[in-house]
Amino acid sequence: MPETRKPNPARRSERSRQAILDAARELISEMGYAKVSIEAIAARAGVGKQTIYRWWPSKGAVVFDSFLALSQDPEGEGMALPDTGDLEADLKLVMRATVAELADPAFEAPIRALNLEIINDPDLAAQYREKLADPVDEVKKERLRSAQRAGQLDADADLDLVLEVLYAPLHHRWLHRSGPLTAGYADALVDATLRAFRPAGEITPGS
Amino acid sequence: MPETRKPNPARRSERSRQAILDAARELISEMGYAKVSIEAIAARAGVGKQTIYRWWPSKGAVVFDSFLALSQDPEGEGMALPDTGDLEADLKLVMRATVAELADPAFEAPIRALNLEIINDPDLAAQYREKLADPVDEVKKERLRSAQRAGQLDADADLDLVLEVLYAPLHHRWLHRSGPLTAGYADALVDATLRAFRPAGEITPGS
Amino acid sequence: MPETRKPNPARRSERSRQAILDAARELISEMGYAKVSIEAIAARAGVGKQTIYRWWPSKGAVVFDSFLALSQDPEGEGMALPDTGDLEADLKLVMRATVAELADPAFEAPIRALNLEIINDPDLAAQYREKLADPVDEVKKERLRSAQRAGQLDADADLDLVLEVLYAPLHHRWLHRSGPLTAGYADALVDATLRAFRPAGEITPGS
Amino acid sequence: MPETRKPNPARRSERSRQAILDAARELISEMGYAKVSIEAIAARAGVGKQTIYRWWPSKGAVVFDSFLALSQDPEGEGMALPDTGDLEADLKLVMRATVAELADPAFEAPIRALNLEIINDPDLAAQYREKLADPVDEVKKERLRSAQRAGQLDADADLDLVLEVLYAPLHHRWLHRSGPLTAGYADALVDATLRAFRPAGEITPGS
DNA sequence: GCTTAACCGAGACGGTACGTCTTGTCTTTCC
DNA sequence: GGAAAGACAAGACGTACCGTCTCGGTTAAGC
Repeated sequence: MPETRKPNPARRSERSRQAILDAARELISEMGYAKVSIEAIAARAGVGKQTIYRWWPSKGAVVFDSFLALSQDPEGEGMALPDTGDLEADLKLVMRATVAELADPAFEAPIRALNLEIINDPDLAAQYREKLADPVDEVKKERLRSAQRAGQLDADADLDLVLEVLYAPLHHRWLHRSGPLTAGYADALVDATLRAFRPAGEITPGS
Repeated sequence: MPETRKPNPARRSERSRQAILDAARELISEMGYAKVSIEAIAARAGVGKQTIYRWWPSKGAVVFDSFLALSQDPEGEGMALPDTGDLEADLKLVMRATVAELADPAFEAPIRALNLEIINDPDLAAQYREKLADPVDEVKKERLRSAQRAGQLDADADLDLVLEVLYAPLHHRWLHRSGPLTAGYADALVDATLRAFRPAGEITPGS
Repeated sequence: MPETRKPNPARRSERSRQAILDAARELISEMGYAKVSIEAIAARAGVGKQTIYRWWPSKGAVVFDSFLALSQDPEGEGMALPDTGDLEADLKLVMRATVAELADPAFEAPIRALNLEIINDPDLAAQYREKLADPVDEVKKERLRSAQRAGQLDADADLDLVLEVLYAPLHHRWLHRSGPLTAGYADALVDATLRAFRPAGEITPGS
Repeated sequence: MPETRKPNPARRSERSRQAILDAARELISEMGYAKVSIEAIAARAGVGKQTIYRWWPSKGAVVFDSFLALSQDPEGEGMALPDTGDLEADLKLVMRATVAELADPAFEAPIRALNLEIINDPDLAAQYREKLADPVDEVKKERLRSAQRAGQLDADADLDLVLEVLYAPLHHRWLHRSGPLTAGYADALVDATLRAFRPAGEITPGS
């Protein structure tokens, strides 16, 4: 058995781990993902390079973990979408917030970096879905199920598909910079999605 | 004025240009975008590095051009989507073909490489839209306008939005590997899009 | 007083000490002094690195001790040069043996390693003279004193000088690989030395 | 054919070569051979590391070349030992100068460094003999031949052996720090050597 | 016989240097 | 004057060791 020597996680220095993740996040904000080197992360964190190589397989993995750590800083639970009973209003609120977040230049570099990693590395993509995307999607689906029970959404709709129709155009337009991200665009996506997954039997009110 | 010396395009060696673009495409297929270096491209093309630096500002630009060259190999015109009069059937045909293309492992590496470049570099993104995306989208929109005239699509629909709702979910799912790409998925996207942009006044047939 | 904590020699593990010295000797034979690391010695000896650092100040000291241990394996006494009454014959015997030893490739790496250490580190050089060179030289000088009493060597000769004239050329030629080490060469050195330190008043027999 | 790519010597930058050799010499004087790293040499010389690795196989080779360059700075010819007709006086003069040189602490570190390299690396040893030792020895042998013609040295003596008997003890004592290096010691070595290689037939004058 | 200090193996740590690879510039030589 | 060839300064890569520093486990003194 080849069995590459594995480090003993029990001995891992929590102080170093935190310093590395912090340094990674700082450097990405400061100079952009592509220009960040592992050497720079180690230097900024006051850590030997080997300590990074010991615990992470690649720069991407470090960067990914640094995002993960951010998202899980709070207790991680209790997140929920607003549920006023008016699905359209609630979704527009959330989509407009998402649009605003993506338009914030402070988020620009890190989120693009995260997307680059995910596109490149199937392992990180899987981890991303499991640790970040799926939990968030579950919260959104919960709101959609509530809407299904309230008769505001087709009870047979595939909720994964609903979320994709709702979010993918926004994400794609942001990623490719192929159009403006405005509140009106957010609203239009919500409208289109609700038309597509309106409960069966309703009279079409026109687009 | 410092005025960085600019090369005279008239003197450009067509032989070298082709060799470089070919080498770039080959190497990306063989070893993936991230592992391709300008040195390797130059060596494979039998070209001095300076010849690459003289005509392209970055590796991304070379790679991008190598794709551009591919897409424009044919006369570049006359491309048109099928128009049998049945929008749903025509779209499903096209979407199923797109799904099949994305699932082809031979396309995997190069298309991901292209997407990486576009995400990273706003200039390339603009060039991409202008040279590759917009012409293709125009062809698609032409089919949609035909459908609008035939009363199969809401005459007031924003065709850019229609295309996004139709394609972005597919593209996103492929990019993030967040779900299977099947013919059924292609059909579901067409169905959802047609429901969302159905002409006003129609009776909902159910999802 | 800061007083760096000193280890208690009474607690020293004899098993570890032996394993370390053995590992050091083995590794030097296998890969040459320069390529042997303390980590490798520790790993081969099945010992923690700290156990080496606790008892030796440097790699050189370990290596030196490993040689020392070798030379002192026997009871360490009773060594004596042959004394047949014929100084020339006795010296030629010993010198030819020395030549043979130096020509043995198995001795090559370790003895060079030892010389490197001695040249580099005055402390080790002093220890070397005290523990290894001086006792051996004393044995040789005893034979020379016997020759002086027998009138075969100048009674006033500086025996340290005699030994240097006898051995240094051989050692130098080996160290610098500046010439062949043969039995004839050994004889020539003995002849030259005896001519240089022949008792006063003798008739020169020619070289 | 494996054929490791070889750099083209015609393109070699003389400026870089000199800067590297100078930096190497300076650093060895300042911090001792063992503590000098290739990185430090490159940094001091204002040169990329690759430029060193391109032209020298090892640190030892750089250091060796830096000595070589020193010794060949002058026209390299015309060196000759004094020849007053009195061999003993001439040799004592030269040997006392050698003793003084070895005792000079400024020479200590670099010459020890050079010896370490030679002992370790047969290739460098061969180069050392060819480029440095042999030419110097030839000058010395020329003086000895003059003495042979003058009847002050055995005409049949092996001059290589004479030089070894004369110099090796001194070199060995310095290298191993096994005794004081004094003018008296220099004289004693000359005396012993002359006794050993006195022309045949002479009456022994006593030691 | 119980406690306790020290040694032990193991190996993570902050570092330094290694030797290799690539970048983008510069220079030389050929066509 | 464009192009091949490739040396150059710069600096990141991932690896190997350095010498120090915990960790538990295990002896062996000293009570």
